[in-house]
Amino acid sequence: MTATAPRARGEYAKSAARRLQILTAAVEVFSASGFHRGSLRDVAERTGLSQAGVLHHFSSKSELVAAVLTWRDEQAEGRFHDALSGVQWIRALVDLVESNQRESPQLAEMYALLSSEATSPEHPVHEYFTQRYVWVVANAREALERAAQVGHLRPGVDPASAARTLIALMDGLQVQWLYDRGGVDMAADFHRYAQSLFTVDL
Amino acid sequence: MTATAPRARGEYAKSAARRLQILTAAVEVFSASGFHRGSLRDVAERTGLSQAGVLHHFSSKSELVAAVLTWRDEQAEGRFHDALSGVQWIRALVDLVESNQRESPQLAEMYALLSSEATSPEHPVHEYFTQRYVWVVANAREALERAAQVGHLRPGVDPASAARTLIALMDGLQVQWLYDRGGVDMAADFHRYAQSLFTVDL
DNA sequence: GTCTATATACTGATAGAC
DNA sequence: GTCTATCAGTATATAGAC
Repeated sequence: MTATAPRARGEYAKSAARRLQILTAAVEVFSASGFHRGSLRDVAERTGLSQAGVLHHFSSKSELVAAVLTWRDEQAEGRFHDALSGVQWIRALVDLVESNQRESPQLAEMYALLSSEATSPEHPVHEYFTQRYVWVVANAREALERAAQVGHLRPGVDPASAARTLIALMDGLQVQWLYDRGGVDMAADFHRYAQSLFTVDL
Repeated sequence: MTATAPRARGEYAKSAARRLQILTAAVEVFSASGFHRGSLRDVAERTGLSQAGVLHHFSSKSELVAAVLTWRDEQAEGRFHDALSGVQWIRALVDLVESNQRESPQLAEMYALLSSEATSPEHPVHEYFTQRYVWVVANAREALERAAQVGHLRPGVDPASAARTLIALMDGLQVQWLYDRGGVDMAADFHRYAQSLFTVDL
């Protein structure tokens, strides 16, 4: 990505388009096989390139998987805003689970696989997931605390514990869904638990 | 394992002891690296054998990982009995989470990693986990239904959904714990959710 | 920007000596 | 029961032609 010399606009666009093709193929590969088992050759074949061709755009496999996750985050961006009330933030989380299941199951699948794989400290995206869990759990806790301040949290609910539980539920339901895509309705179960935390309708 | 000729008792014991050594080493390797990235050479080194030596006792890597899971199940056996009441069954599940975290975190770690890895249908223990989720969710649901029959389930709790949620929580909390072993108390969060399902103390 | 060819490193599994 | 030696397969990454 780090351009070293000026180029015509057309060349950038062409390169960017190719990078998007590779990222799309990488999601397919990593979602099915994870990082270690998913191969660059497999990504290359789906893109219509050679393996060396892929490495022209992403200098290593590790850089590719990191780019995929960053790209995913950019796509999900804008769904959560600081201006939202606590209840609205949790509703946005429920909506995210629903839309993941319906519109981009493959992306969610990749996320589920990589988040377990990357628990190993040597994994190339270990740091990414470490920070991501800190961030998302903290945001969920703050949303629950805001809800508590306006009396919308059910009495006895501990915001910190409920925040960890909400995120854990997202991950755990995803795994069960991967084993039985017909028999598990992630979004419904997640919504049911989230609703149980509040005194108002989500 | 399949003995073809009679042997002295001592030889069996020696072989069985060696197999246990290998299984213990395999848990270490698979818990840290998963199935695909964990290598037989690594297992062999920890056992003090050569890679070929390991394959004398387990004819393939797939057979080894299957044996590890079976071995784990035998260890956990006896914790759940059909005679238990619904509430007692759920309490046994909470106790299992507590003892996993305290006594055998490595075993739990391996389970968490493999259960995600094996969502891929080609994975050698895919069938094992498919059947395991069916079994464990069904048992949890039946326990909740028994509790409902004696009026111990909180009104409005759906046994099927709560059963999926309980098991999902076990898996999801485990992942968060692997990223932050100091900041997450799996057992406490799990207990808190489980307690919220009942009108009596767990 | 993409290719072919290749260097280098591991992998699981087998053959056969001891 | 354990070893050494080896095979065949696959992987990432690089070098250099076009």
